[in-house]
Amino acid sequence: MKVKVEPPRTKAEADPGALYQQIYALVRSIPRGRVATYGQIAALLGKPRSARQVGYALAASRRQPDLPWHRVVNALGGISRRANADDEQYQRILLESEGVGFDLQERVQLARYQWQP
DNA sequence: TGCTTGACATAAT
DNA sequence: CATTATGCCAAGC
Repeated sequence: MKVKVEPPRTKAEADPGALYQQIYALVRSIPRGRVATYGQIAALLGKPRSARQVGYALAASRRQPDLPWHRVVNALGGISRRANADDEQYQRILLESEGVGFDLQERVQLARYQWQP
């Protein structure tokens, strides 16, 4: 059967090897039940000051099928504000369904769940 | 081409 | 704890 292939929407998606592609590869390697922070992803790519691009990359790439975007949270273990408030709740539900617990301040206990590559 | 806006992080105030 | 400033780099106008 033929799979529908969408044309690239952004330069980054069209350019393999670009920063975004590296981000996607890394995010895909986060195991179930664990989380990583935006800054951590950036740091692992050798760009400790580019955490912003990580978030931007995820927002710009909903067309990456097997991308566990929900396993990426901010430095405090919280879910970052989005345009869509529903997505924030959805992310939390996905994490909880993987066994990731939140504390009373709505934050993931990074000490327990943060991914250690 | 230049300016503004972001799923961020960190330091300073 | 909140507010501000700065670095980062891509997207969109």
